[in-house]
Amino acid sequence: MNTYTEENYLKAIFNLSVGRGEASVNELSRQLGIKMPTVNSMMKKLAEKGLLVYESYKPVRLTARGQKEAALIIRKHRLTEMFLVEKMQFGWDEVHEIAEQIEHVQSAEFFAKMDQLLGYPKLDPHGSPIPDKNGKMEWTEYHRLNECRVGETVTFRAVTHSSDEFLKFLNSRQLLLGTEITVKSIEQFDGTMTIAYGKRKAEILSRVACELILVQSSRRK
Amino acid sequence: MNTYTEENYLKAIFNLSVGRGEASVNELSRQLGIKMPTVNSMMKKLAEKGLLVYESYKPVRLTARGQKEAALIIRKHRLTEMFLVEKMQFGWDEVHEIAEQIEHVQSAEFFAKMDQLLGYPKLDPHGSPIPDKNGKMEWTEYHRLNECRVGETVTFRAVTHSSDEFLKFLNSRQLLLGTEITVKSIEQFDGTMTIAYGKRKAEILSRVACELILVQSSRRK
DNA sequence: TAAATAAGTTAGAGCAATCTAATAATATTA
DNA sequence: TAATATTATTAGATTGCTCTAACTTATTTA
Repeated sequence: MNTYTEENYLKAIFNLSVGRGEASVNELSRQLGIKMPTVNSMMKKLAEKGLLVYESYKPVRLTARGQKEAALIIRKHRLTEMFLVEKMQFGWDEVHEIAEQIEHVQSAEFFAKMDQLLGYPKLDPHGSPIPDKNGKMEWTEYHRLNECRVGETVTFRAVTHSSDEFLKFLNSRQLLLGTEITVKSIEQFDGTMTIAYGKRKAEILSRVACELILVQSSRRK
Repeated sequence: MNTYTEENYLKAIFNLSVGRGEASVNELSRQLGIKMPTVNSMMKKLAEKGLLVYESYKPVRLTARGQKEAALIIRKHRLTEMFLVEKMQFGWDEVHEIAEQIEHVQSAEFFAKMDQLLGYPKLDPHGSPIPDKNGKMEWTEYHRLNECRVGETVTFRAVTHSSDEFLKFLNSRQLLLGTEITVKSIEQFDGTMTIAYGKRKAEILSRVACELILVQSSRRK
């Protein structure tokens, strides 16, 4: 079994590796708020345990086993977030911190029960896929709102990073998962977008915000 | 704030102190599965933090502050057990281990929500009182089944220790909280009792089992 | 491409929580 | 009460995770 600390490293590597398959010591250091030398020695330790591949001066990559163990922690995290929102009436902007702690609970039954009570959900409250018991997850390929063209209509499907402030920002604009968004105009200069959705006909979103919003073309189901 | 480890010590001291107000290093050592010298130095540390009173070669006593902090951990433990049984369909014999982990979650909102969803319960699934937000708890004074006389009829209200095996034993005899029990006979020699309840007219319980069962005279509500 | 900057590594130390071995104090029993 | 057993303490070592300071390698920029 891995320690609480090791689990946090695995999770961070997993999250940073999305789409690239690797993560650097520096990124991990910033993500975890832990100094580089500490991260460095932990990388050696995890490599020793066969959870990742480490070579000096190169980014690390999870092994198949590391990948799976990380995914199982993510599974526990996302199931917990879903449970908190669906069964305990928390908002999607309130669940991250709590799930961060509960994800380390060692009890297969506990998470199996959550899964069952939730009806075996495929997505968490932020639209991220929940890995299955084998650590496999189905990735629907969304694109970022900032990549859309003027006139396009898309559906809001997920957020890439679920920081408190960003989610509260979305709440304040009534931008929820499932909302249909039409791109009205794009500022060439800085990428600021004007969008329409629901009753709102001209909301302005910064490029930074648009990059965090994942959408799907509206024709598909 | 206290560490995870410190919380476990506080809880153990609290539990061992019931009815006596103190706990010895030796008892703590056995209860926690930690060697005496380790316990000893932790006692000094907790005394330093003002959570308990420590004098060489004497049992320790929680201070008012230590008392309160311990009670708040117990509160989280018992609320969790109640939640697992009432809202997640676990049996009363399956919840201890899980609660042992969740009790360390740092989130007032999480436990406040549990409390609310449960309707502010006063007792946990084993009949133990749940301390309030100030660490206060109402103790109803029950007595042990082994202290009852022949012919007495009492109501099963709580168990003193909630080990897995004991609870499974009670399940197997359909002895649940709230059951009315009549004492049919007592073996003078070893305290073995013959009792009647529900459809069972002559169940035999060892003295050891009877000592773990807390009951209340049946006239009172 | 040489210099400057950023990223990664090594060495050594500190703290929390644990242990074992040895010693001291208290409690029990003969 | 003296001997024995139990409980408690001290001393010193170990492990996991963290740090700072100093150094090395890689990358970027002038």
